[in-house]
Amino acid sequence: MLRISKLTDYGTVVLAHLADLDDAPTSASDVAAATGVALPTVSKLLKALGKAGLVSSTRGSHGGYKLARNATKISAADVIDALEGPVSITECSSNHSLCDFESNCAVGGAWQRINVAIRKALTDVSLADLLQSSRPSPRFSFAGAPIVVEPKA
Amino acid sequence: MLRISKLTDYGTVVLAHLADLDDAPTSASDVAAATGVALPTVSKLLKALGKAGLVSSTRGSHGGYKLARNATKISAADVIDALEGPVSITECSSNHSLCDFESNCAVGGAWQRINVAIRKALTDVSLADLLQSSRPSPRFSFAGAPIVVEPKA
DNA sequence: CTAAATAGGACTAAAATGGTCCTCTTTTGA
DNA sequence: TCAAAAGAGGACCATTTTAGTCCTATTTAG
Repeated sequence: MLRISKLTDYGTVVLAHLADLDDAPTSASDVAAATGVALPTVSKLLKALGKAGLVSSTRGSHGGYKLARNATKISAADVIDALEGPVSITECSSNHSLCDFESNCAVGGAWQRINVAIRKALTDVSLADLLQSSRPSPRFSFAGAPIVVEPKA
Repeated sequence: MLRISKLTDYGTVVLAHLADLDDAPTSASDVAAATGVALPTVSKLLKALGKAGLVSSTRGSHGGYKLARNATKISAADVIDALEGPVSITECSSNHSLCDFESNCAVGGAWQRINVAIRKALTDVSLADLLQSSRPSPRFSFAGAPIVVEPKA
C-alpha cells in the first residue's frame, strides 16, 4: 500500500507519450491508441492535467494536447498533485485537522517531516527522468526483497 | 492523497502509547481508554502489530501488549508494512506485475527509485522520533537538503 | 471454575476509485 | 454555412477498499 492511484499511473504514461512527441498537439484518441489506455479515461486524465497546467490544449478540429512545459520541468509531485490533490501523508497534516484526539496525539510533527521528505523525493524526479527508465538499471532491494526492474516474462 | 490509512495513523498512536509505558504489558482496553480509539479497533490493530512482531503479547488475565523492541528500533516503515502491507508506489512495482501495457510502459524504473527514496524516509524515522516531535527539532537531512518542519499555525 | 485477556476471523456499512457517457462549446475546412 | 473533429465539464454507476464491529475460540491467574 501507500501507492499512487492507477489513474495517476496512467497519467504518467500519457504524459510520457506526449513528451516523446514534442510540440505537435496530439488528440486524446491518438494518445489512447498509442498507449492502450481507454479513450474516455485518457480524456479525463488530459482534462485534469490541463486544469493543473501541465498540458495545454487546443480545441476544434486538428486540436489536441501537448506538454505545457519541458518534460524536465514537470515533476512526479506535479503529476500527483494534479491527479490526486496535494500529497499529505496523514489527514492531520493536510490543511485543517479535524482530529478529535489532538490532545492525545503524541505524533504529528514527525509525520510532517516524513511528508516533506516524501515530497522532496517526488519533486526531485522529473517526467524526463521517468522516461529514461531504461538506463543501466540499478537493482534495489526493498522491504527485504530485491527489486528487479525488468519486463515481465 | 498518497496518504497512509487511518488505521495506520491510529496504529502509531497506539504504539506511541505503549512506548510511553515501558515494559508493563497493557491491555487493549487500557490503550483504548488512554488514546480515545475504540476498543475493537485497538484490538484489531494490536493483533496485526503482534503478527508483524512489533508488539509482543501475553494472554490470559493480567495479559496485554508491550513493544517487542525499543521504540528507537521500530521505524515508520515497519508500522506501515505491518498495517498496510509492503510499501510500493505503483502496482507494477509490487511483487508480480499484471500490467497489460508493459510494452508501452516507458515509465517504471523511476517510480521504483522514488519508491526507494520514500522508503528511506520512512525507515529513517523511528517510533521514538514520532513520539518526541516536540523536541528541539532534529532536522534530519534528506538527499542533501535539510528538512525543517514547523508546527502548524 | 471463572473472569480477564488475547487470537482469529466473519461480516457489514461507508467511502473512494475507476471508468463510462452525455451534452455543450470551439474550431477548421469543404 | 454547416458538418465534423476536437476539447470542456460534469453526471453517473459499479466495483473495490477501508473502517469498524462482533462472535467464538483459547489461554492464564487467582
